[in-house]
Amino acid sequence: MPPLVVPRLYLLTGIQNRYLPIFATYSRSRKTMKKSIKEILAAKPIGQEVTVCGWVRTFRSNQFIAVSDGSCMQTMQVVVDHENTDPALLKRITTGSAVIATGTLIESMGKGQAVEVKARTIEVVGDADPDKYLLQPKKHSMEFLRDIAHMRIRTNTFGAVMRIRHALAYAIHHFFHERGFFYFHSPIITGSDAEGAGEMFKVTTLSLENTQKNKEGDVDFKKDFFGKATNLTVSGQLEAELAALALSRVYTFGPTFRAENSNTTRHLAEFWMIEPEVAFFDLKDNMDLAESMLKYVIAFALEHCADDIQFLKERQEQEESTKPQQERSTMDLITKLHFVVDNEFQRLKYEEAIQILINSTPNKKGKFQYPIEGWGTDLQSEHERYLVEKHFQKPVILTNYPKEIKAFYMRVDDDGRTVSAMDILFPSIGEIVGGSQREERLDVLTQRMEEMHIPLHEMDWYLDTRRFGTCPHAGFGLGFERLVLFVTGMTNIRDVIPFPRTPGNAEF
RNA sequence: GCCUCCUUAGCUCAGUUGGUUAGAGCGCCGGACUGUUAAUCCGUAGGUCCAAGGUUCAAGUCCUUGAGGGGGCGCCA
Repeated sequence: MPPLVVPRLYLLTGIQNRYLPIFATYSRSRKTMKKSIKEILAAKPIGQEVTVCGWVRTFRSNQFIAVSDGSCMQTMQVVVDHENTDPALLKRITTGSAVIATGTLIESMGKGQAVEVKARTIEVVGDADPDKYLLQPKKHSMEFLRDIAHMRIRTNTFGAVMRIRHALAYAIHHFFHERGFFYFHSPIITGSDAEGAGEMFKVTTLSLENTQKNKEGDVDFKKDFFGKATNLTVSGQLEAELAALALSRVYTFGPTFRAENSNTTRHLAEFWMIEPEVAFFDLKDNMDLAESMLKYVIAFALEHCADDIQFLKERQEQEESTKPQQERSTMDLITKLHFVVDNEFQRLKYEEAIQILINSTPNKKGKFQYPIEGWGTDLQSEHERYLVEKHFQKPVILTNYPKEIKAFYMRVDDDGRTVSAMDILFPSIGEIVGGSQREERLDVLTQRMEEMHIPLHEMDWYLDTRRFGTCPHAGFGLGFERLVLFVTGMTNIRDVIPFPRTPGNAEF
């Protein structure tokens, strides 16, 4: 029997039926796990005994404990019989302390919650000295919380952001898996310094104080751990291309490092990037994939993180209520997310964008810091913002940029002036996706590399894809934190990753 | 890297033209109350005014330098 027939046999003979129910049953089994607050609130076993494990948010009236376990936005109210409880124990129930409470789940007599736990036993397993514990049941500034990033995960805002972050990551895997993509693990340490995406972090075990030099006076990387100079990856794209030309549909999702001195609310030195790469895809296929993926994952978050998004919506409204009208968002968070899911992204060529910008009011009135000169100039963020936030008022996909301002691997268009690049621009975030159809023609590619001074000999392995069985293919890079930034409505990228790495900051 | 703003109590912030003993809200601590929802009410404590130097009879306030942080721009995802 030829091996290729075997999978079909599984389907036809019903062998799968012997296995699938086992997996289905096993995957549903939660018997060994303690119930989270989210699970208790979902099941609402009124009258039954439940155990709540979590951390005290507030302790009101010496009687009502708001317990959070991070499983969801809501806290569980645990009611203590303070008249029959040791005062020494009550004293230890402070903001931040860890408690295990067991008692009957009853319908709440108060207004703020549907159910509550009438505590039979309560144990403080971890005290939190109220004099030293920094988180108070009040609003803290984002700047202060950044300084205590190890503690800020316990706040409502960061809890919501982290849960949404998880949901988006899960949705991304789900989206690709459903469409037959394989999660491909590109290396984090790379020996290639020609990836063309900016400054890199060096990886070495050589002594920095006493480095051995070779005859030419350069550092002798032959003595280094890998026997050559190595860096942290700035992109998994080139490796993903190798995989796409074998597995057809792949994506990477991993940490990415840029040693650039970028000080903005949109840049991190360590961030997570998703890079799908697909064989036999052209630019239009690529745009369709990116647009449907963004819509899918945002819709997933809207459905599965409704409470968290609602909380962040209200938080944003409160935050903006002190600002002048002009600086406020035109749409609330939920409306904005629905708007992106429900509307087609505006697709237009670079050339068309330039025409719109040339004729725009701010350009005519000299309001742009960088006036539009004409075809060939790179767009600044003020121009992108104008197109997205003023002119079209929805996400924009810009395509076919002049080849001079884009990377070597992008496919040269038939006119010879532009490349099949695409950037997806979102309101307030700017560029969230950057991608292209790749140059699959060996001669055109090597010529472009020579023009842009890319060392060909170091890229031999990459060029082999074009030497053997080359084919049209395309892909893009999605900045994960920028996506989280958009979906949460946060304003600084440092607040959507647990421990941000930026110039001058690598705490925790 | 460039521009700009900021740094005062545990947190958020006032502090007038340079002028007596630097204030408030929240939190903490003590007390009262006890079906609360960032509980409420009363009271106490809490300060290297970022650091160093300078101007001045006098500096939280003005000047110089440095450190840390926010925002904008560039580079990008």
